[in-house]
Amino acid sequence: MNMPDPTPPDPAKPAAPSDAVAQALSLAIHRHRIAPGTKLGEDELAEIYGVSRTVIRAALQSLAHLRLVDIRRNRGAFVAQPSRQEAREVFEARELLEPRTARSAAAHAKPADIARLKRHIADEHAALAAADNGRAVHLSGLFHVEIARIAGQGTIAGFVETLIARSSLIVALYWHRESALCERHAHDALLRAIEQGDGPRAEDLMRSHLVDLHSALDLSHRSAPARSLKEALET
Amino acid sequence: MNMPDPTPPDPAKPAAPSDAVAQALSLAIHRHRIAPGTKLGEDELAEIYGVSRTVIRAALQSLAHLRLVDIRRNRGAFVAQPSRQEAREVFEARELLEPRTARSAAAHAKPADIARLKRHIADEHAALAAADNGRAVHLSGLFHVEIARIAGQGTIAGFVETLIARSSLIVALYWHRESALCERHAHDALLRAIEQGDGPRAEDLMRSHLVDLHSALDLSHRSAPARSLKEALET
DNA sequence: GCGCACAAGGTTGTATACAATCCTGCGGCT
DNA sequence: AGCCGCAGGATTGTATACAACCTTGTGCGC
Repeated sequence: MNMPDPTPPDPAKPAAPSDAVAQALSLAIHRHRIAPGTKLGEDELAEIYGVSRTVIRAALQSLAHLRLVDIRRNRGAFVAQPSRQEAREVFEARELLEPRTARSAAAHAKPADIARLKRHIADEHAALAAADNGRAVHLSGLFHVEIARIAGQGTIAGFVETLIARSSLIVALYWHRESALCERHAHDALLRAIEQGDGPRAEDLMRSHLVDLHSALDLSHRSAPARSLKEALET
Repeated sequence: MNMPDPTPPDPAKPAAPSDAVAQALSLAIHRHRIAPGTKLGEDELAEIYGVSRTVIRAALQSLAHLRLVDIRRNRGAFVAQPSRQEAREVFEARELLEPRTARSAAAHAKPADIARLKRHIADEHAALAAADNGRAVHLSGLFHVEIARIAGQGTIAGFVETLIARSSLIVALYWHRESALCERHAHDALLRAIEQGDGPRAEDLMRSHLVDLHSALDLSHRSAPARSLKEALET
């Protein structure tokens, strides 16, 4: 007699349309297909995705909670533009949380987890080779989220997820350095440490990786955002 | 010539109805006026607050993002019932974040902040004296949020806020020990350390305070939830 | 020419109506 | 008796209609 699983698999449950829209928008933002500051009109989105404004509003509210979009009452929703102060805060928070999750991930990682991380890194390399910068940034973020997930701390993983979502915007606004090579080696090294179960090393690598990223941001001037929307979303 | 404040006071801006509803519900949950597991029917709430279901749905979605309520597709919204595993995670996360914020708060606290904290503690004592346990738990949580705010790390403060919201549910479900006196002294001592700008001491006090709280939880059996709703909300 | 008041258009906020799904209770079958 | 299947009612999900607000452009007055 075993207790029933409180959350059974439910494999064939149709996902909510609002979640689908939110994920589509989220992806577009993460891949830098929509610039920070872009207005997300409700009618426009409703037309694009073929659903009613009700669904669009739910999706936008969801993204607003992740701080990916900024909803101003009676004004509309805009892709968020984190300030320099917010950018600092986000990276400080990451530097506080992620080294810990990396250590924990090294302790808990199962072979399947390692395999997934390896696939991620392969995808990253492919995106870099194709010079698809938006996709590379997106995958790089997913790598961090995956590590937090493996750490078995769902709560903290959720926080990391929102931090990385915002990091994507921050990179879009303030990234300066050209080479993303540092990332590549950093992620490789992290994976090795986790694979070997070397927690302290994973923690150190994560910390220095984040410091690298943080220092690669240019907080003195802001790049130009804003462009059309429908164009950015189709295909 | 001074830069305009990016977020001006806006004193006379009418708050969104959905936010008002969300806050009212949040308060009721925090004060343990609605038990975990209670169903929150949309029509019922719409009637109670005199708004349409549209507004209620927005409020519920907002609370769902804070993990205060659990929305199951086509089933409805229920006050969340964190599992023991989630309870552990929440307190582990708090033990990671809050000591840091306490130290930072000690470094940044201004006289006005100290005064606000003192008022909070006075309110707490009053609630305890009136044997209003729900209110005492709520105020105790606000004290922690206030400290995170003072630390000047809005991002982390936001995380702490959600963690404390969930802590309130966890306390409702798993609290065992009778005396809340520990809290009282702990908060007093924390305030003194912050007032004196003694960061390391504030950090230590916060850590041990959280460990105390964590160890006061009973993770072996769950208390009985569920009761009516309208009754719990009126007055 | 510059600035302000006001109207028109457009977008968001809210309410309501309809559709889809789930839960409950009853009836029949094994 | 116990279990399965099936309506009926109720609740949630989605779409649409209306109201409130903001934005923009025009024209008058200074």
